[in-house]
Amino acid sequence: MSTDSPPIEETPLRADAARNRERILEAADEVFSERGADASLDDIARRAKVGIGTLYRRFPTRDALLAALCDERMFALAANSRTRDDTMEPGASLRTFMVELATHASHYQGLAVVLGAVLQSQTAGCHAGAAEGMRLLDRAKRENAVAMDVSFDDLLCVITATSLAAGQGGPKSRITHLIDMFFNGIKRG
Amino acid sequence: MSTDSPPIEETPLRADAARNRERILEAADEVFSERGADASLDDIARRAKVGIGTLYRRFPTRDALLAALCDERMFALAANSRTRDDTMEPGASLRTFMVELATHASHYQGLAVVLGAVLQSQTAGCHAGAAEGMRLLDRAKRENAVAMDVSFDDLLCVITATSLAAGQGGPKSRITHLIDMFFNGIKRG
DNA sequence: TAATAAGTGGAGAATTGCTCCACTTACTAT
DNA sequence: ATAGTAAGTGGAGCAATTCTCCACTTATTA
Repeated sequence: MSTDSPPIEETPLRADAARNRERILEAADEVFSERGADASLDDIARRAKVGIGTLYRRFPTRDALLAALCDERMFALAANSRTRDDTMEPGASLRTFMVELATHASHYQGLAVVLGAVLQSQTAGCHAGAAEGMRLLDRAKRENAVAMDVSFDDLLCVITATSLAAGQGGPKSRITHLIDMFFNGIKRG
Repeated sequence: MSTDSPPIEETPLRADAARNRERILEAADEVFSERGADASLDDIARRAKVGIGTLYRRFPTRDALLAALCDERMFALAANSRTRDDTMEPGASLRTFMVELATHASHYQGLAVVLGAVLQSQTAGCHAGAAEGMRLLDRAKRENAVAMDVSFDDLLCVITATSLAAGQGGPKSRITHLIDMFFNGIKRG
């Protein structure tokens, strides 16, 4: 719930600080990829050749760092979805979005657990991603493609579960399988 | 996958050791309830008035301690299910079991994340619980109450997500809502 | 009532998170 | 150019935590 303060003003970084910020993000991507989303922040600072204090100054929490890393990708995700949506059934469109988001959320081991927190951080990309998800859900409900009592949180919950399962070593097809089950239900007869 | 070595032989504990084991379990239940499943093990040892070495000797890992705590409850869960199952449709029976398991898994904050690991530990109760779940799923498939391509891991995944969502402060009704969605599917039209 | 196997506790090493502040450096106004 | 200053930096250091190791203690048994 609750996302209506879109653009957060930021005083522009000094040139050296911007450079360091980029270095930290690169190092963080490497280290998180190798060791998972709960890797040591000291490792990241060391690999970026930056003091640990600098890392904390720029990213006060681990979630802030993860959110910054997700930002670009989430932007792309939302953009893809918007173009795709023109030529797709609302249900299928929502389903595709969920698969993509779940795939993203299993990019680092352990990212899924904090996905909710990351999505609520007010970076532009995360904001765009969440907004797009809500838009798709609304449209699907309006056109009677999904049940009315489904909330965005419910979707997020399923996405988290899916990423969690995929992250624990299962094959990639597991993601679509789980999300399909969620769309179609497992009950028969 | 993989559970066919049921009864693990244990050489009986010395009287004082058994007493300490019980003290540790009581303290662990208190501390985990207050501070979540990732609380400090030192705190637990201190509350149990036992050295930290004693705790580690009895429970080599955090998961082992959690598994021991889950043991009794899982036993009860499996027993309840078995008696209930006589008078219930297979689909409804499975659904009820999942709601109960998810409720249990949100008993401590953060327990859900390690539920899979805990269930695979070979304590008698966890073994009984997992076995019962598999039995229910098999029967439901055999009587054509749920789809054939649903695995026990899939159920566990949904249960984990559900507990995760419930544990993060949502109301208890969330559990049944999520599991119902999973049974019925969200697609309409 | 020895003998001994089982059990105990806690010091301490290793790791990590995070803060604080004395120093350094890029920007800008003149 | 350059002086003034706000922004930025790095890493020492404290606190919390996990986990091991082993000299000591105690229940059990023959």
